[in-house]
Amino acid sequence: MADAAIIWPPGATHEYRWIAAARGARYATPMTVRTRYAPSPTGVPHIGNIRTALFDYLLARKHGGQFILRLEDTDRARYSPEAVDGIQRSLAALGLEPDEGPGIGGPYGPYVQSERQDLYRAAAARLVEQGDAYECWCSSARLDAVRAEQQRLKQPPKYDRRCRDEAGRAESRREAEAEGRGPVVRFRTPLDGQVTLHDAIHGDTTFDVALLDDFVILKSDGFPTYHLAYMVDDEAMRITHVLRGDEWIPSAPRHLLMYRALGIEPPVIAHLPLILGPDGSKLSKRHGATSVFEYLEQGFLPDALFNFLGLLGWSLDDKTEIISREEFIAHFTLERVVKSPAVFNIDKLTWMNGVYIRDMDEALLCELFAARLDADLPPRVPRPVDRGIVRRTVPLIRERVKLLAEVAEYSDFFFAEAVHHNRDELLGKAWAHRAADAGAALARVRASLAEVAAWEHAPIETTMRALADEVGVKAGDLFSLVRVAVTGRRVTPPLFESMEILGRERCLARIEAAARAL
RNA sequence: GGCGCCAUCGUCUAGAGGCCCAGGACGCCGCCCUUUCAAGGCGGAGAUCGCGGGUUCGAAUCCCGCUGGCGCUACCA
Repeated sequence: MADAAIIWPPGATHEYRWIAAARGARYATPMTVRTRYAPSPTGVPHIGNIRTALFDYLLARKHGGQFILRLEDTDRARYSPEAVDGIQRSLAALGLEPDEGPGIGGPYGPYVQSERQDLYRAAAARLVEQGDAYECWCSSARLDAVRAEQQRLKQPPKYDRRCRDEAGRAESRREAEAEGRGPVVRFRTPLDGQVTLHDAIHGDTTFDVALLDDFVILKSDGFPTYHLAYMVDDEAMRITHVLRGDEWIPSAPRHLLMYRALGIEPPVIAHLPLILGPDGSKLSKRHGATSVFEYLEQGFLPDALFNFLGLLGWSLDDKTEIISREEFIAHFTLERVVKSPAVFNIDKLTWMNGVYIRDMDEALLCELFAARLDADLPPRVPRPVDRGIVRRTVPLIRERVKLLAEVAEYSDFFFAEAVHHNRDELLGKAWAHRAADAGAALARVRASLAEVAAWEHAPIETTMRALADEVGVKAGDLFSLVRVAVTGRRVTPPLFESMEILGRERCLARIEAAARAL
């Protein structure tokens, strides 16, 4: 009898084997781990989704299995073609290359749900035939009314099961056909019993089936809902581990019932902790930047993002923060995924990005900086930006920059012919009340610098220090005056190295211009 | 409202009965280095392990209750 109490799984041995596998324990039957990232192309990929993709990727790589991309485009109303591209580009940007997927191919394609409708219809038909699902002809207007009434009565909103039995369905169908409406297919949820979810991260949770309603598995447009589509595909694609956000836990009991009705052995299921915004609620657009692209544009490095995201809900041990891709793959286990949600801490990401910038291969960093400068420097600067200068300045500014977006402000003066001098900034605190002295000092600096034999930072520094003594000012005060004169800024890379790169001509010209600006 | 998940410094986390009157990291505050800013070094503040009961010689770690936060509650995923 279909509606009798159900204890799932009947004999739990098999699930435990899979959980053991998920936890990295030894298991008797060798199996290939196959994970999938299955976003719906409705918008820009979100940081939380990418973190799920990352864990999917890590788990598959860890076990030498496959990481699959599948597009869940069953919601034709929210479908966005650009989103498809965004999904693939965001994965590529972080180096999470799927082994199978749309545009990649693979033995279990197609990897787009809209191209697999036969499978879902067949599954739905089978369920109807078995008596585990039925056609529902109720209008959405009626459904809304039912829901509204239930809410008014402070009852949990559930489908009232009008079409569950023959009589109601026939009546409902007559109305629908008169209005030219088609049916949906609903799952015939047992009226009571319980199901237990064995979650690789959360452990066991038992749900009361009586609280569930008869949910839709096939929509009136013929497309399946997530509940049907994902498991049909996971089964067909031999997915072994399902990783998804914690927000899916409430629908897990439905899925357990469905697996059973379809005769599918459930995969390992792991619900990942949510990523929260600063206010503690689920991360969303209103928290600001949530797409990987926004972070990339700001100048966060893919490797830093990878590292940071990998540590959102997982840790290697009690002290390791900087972890390479290879180490992540070698050590990742679901067992070490935490249960509690994590606030996305951009300050820490920023710090980490600085670490990656400082540790990066210099030639690579040069290219990054150069590309950034090509994009960010004012149009007056000829393109492509002088690679020779970039190469010489990289060692100076990589120590100072945490975001690629900051590169231009640290190095624009290297590329400009002249710089703008603001009188107050030039004088600063040290010279504020003696502009004339500052002018005189600049003149003497210019004269001395003209005499420096070799235009290198060491002799330049020696000369300037000596001059500070002669003039009777603190070296630091003189340097900061010259710094602003030469660079137009108060905060810059080391002065003498910068001057060396700038060349004598431009330095002298700028010092002269600065003196005039006083 | 119902159901569920979660609960260690502001934040990310370590911790699977004694090694913890709780460790690391970001951030914050000092000091050092120093031509600015960074980086780096050193040090500091910061958690009565949400609260209350148990169990135990002993609990952040086990059990129960409570509270709080969050999530779900669609022909969206």
